[in-house]
Amino acid sequence: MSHKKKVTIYDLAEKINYSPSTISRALKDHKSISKKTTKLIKKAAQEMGYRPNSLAASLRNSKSNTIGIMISRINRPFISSLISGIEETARLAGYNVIISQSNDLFDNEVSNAKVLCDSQVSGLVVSLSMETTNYDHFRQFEEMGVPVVFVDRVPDQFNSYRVVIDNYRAGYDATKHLIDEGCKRIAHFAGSQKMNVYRDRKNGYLDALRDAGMEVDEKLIYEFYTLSSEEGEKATQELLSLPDPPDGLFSSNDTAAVSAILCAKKNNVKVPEELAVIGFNDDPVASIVDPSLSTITHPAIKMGEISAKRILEHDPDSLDKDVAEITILNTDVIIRDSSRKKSKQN
Amino acid sequence: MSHKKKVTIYDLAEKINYSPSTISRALKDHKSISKKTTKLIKKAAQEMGYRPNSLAASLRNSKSNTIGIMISRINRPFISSLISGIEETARLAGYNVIISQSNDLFDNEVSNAKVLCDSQVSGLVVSLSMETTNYDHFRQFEEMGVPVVFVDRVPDQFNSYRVVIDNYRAGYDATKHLIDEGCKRIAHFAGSQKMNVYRDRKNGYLDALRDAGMEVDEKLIYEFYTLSSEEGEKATQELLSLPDPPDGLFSSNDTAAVSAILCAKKNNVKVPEELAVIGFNDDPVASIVDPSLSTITHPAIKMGEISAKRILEHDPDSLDKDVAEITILNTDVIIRDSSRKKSKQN
DNA sequence: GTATTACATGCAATCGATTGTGTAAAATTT
DNA sequence: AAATTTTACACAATCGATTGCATGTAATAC
Repeated sequence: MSHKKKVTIYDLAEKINYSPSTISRALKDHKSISKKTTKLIKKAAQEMGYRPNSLAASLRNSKSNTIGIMISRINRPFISSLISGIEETARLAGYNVIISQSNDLFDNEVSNAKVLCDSQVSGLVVSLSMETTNYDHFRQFEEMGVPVVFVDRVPDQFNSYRVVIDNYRAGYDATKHLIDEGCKRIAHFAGSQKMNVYRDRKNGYLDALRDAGMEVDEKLIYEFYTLSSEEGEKATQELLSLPDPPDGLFSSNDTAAVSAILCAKKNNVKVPEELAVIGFNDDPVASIVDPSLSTITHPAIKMGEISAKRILEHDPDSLDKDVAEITILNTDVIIRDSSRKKSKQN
Repeated sequence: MSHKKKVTIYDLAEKINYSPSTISRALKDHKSISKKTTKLIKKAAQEMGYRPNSLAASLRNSKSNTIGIMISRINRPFISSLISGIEETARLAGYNVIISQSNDLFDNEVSNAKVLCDSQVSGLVVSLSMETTNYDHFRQFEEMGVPVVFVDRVPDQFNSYRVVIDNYRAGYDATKHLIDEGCKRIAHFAGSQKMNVYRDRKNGYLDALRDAGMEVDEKLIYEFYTLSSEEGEKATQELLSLPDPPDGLFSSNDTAAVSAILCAKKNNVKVPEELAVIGFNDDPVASIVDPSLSTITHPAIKMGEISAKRILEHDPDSLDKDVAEITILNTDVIIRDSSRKKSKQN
C-alpha cells in the first residue's frame, strides 16, 4: 500500500559501496570512472529501480530544461499548432514545456510571467495577449539571462528573438489578389490596431489599394477586438446594407471571414461573384466552408519549431543583449473558391 | 550586461540580520513570526527583488505543484480544449501544467511517461495513444503515489481516476436519431476497436439498430485507424457505389463525417435527403460545413476541468488503491441540417 | 518574587544530484 | 628502482527553501 520510497544515488552508494559522486558520474558516463565500475553501477541502478530526480539536478545546475509557453488561449487552431511545434522540438531535445494561458488578459500575462520566471524556465516563448502594450514583465527574464522568443504577436521594440511572418506583405498580397480578381470596392476586417500584426496587415491592404489607384473608404474598414464570428457577422450585415456595398473582403482571420461568407449566403449575396472573400490563417474551416475560403497560410508548426530552436541554440554567453534577432517566415496566398471570380485554373 | 544574481533568503537574512528560517516563515505568514518582523522582512524582500526558487521548494517538499498531461496531439479541437480546461483549473490553484505529445505512438507514450515521472509531477492527466493496449508504464506513478487521471481514451481496467462520456449511450442516441428521421440503412464509421471509446460507440450503434429491428450489414461498417478525412472520403465513395447504398451514416468523429458530406455533394447525393449524416465531437467545422453537421457534444473543457480537480483534490492518504473512480459526463445530440430529414423544428 | 507559559527567533539537518579538489594506487617512463 | 604520470575514486561543499527542535526573553500566574 505504502508508496515505494524513491531510490537515490545515496541508496545506491550504500548498497554497492561506492560514493555518491562516483554513482553520479558513472550514470552519465563520465570518463573518469572505469568502464567496469560504470557497468556495475548501471546494472545496480537498473536492479534497484533507481530514477533520477530531475528537480534536484535542476536546482543544482540551476537549469530546468523546461521551456515556458505563454499564449492567449490554447484551443485555437493557430495556437495549438504552434504549441505542437514547440513541444515536438523541445521533447526531442530533452526539454519539457510548461504552458500558461492569458485568456488575452494583460494581468494574467503578467502573473503568468512571474510564475514561469520563478519556475526557472530555460527559455520562454510568448505570443502576446490582445491587451498587452507594456512589456516590462518580460524584463525579469532578460535579467536572469533567460532567452525570450516572441512569436506572431510580438512587441514593436524589445531586444530579443522574434519569429514572425511578413504581415504587411501578406496583407498586401491578399488585397492584391482580390484586386486582380476584379474587385473594385474592397472591405477589410482588421484586428486591434494596438497589435502590429493587425496593423501591418491593414497597412498592406491600404498600400495595395493605393498602388492600384483605388480609393480607401473608411466605411469599409472595421477594427475588431477579437475577430470573432459574432463581430464578423454583424459587420458583414452592415456592409451589405450599404448603398454601395463592397465586392471584396479581406479579413484578418478566417473566423470572421467564414462568418462573412455565411452571412452573405443568408442574404443571397453570391460569393465570390458579388462578394469575393479572403481570410487569414488557413484554419481547418477554410477548406470546409462552402464556397471554400481563400486565405493566407500561417505556418504555425514551423513557427513553433523555430521558436523552440532559438531557445535550444541560445548561447547564454552571447553579449548581444542589444540586438533583436528576427526571423521572418514566408506566407502564401491560397486561392480557393471564395475569391475565384474569373480565374478558373489553379 | 551580466545577469543579476538571484536574491535568496540567505542574502535577505544577511542583509537584515535575521536567520533564513525566519525569512522563510515570514514570507509565508507563519504565525510564529511576529507581525512586525513579517512586515519588515516582506518589505526588504520586495526592495531587494527577492524571488522564490520554486525548484528548491519543490525538491524540499518533494511536490512540484505541476500537473503532467499526456495526449496524442495538441492541435486537434477536442484535445486543445481539454488542455485548456486543465490549464485554467490548474493555474487558478497555483499549479503548472507540463504537456507531452505521443503522436499516437506507444513508444513515445512510454518514454513521455518516464520523463514526466522523473519530473516529479504531482499528478498526471492522460488520454491514451491509439496504439496503447498495455498500461504498465503508468504503474510507476501509482508506486510513487502520484494520481493518474485517464480522460476520454481510457484503459479498460486500471485502478485510477477516469473521466469519460458514455460512449455507448452517445452512439445509441446518434443512431436512434437517424432511425427516427427515417433512415433504413445506416452506415457506421468506427474508430479502432482496440479503443473502448470507439468500441462503445459502435456497440451503441449496433444495439440501436437491433432495438429498432433493423439488420446489421457488415458492409456498412468501416473500422478506421485515424478517422481522417482521407479515410472518410474513400469509404464514402465505396458506400455510395454499393448497389444498395446507405441512407444514413453515423461517424465516430466529425472529421470523417464532414468528408462524407463533401463526398456526397461531389457525387450529387443529397444530404440529408439521400444520406443523413451525424458525427461526433462538435468540432468547429460541424457548424460551418454545408449542410451543417449534426453531431454529439463532447464536453472537452469540462472534462479538462474535472480531470484537474481530481488531481487537486486527491487525498494522498486515501488507501483505496483498489478502487477506480469514474466520472461520466453527459453528451447531447445536436441536430443540425445534415440529418434533418423530416423534423423541421428545433 | 518565583514558577509557568507563550512568544519570537535561531540552529542545523534535509531534499538529491553535481562537481572541484584531493589522494591512493596503478601504470608508465627513464 | 626511482620518478613521473595516469587512473579511479572519495570528500565535502553547493544549489535554495523548509522545518523539527532548541533557546532565550517577555508575559502571565500564583
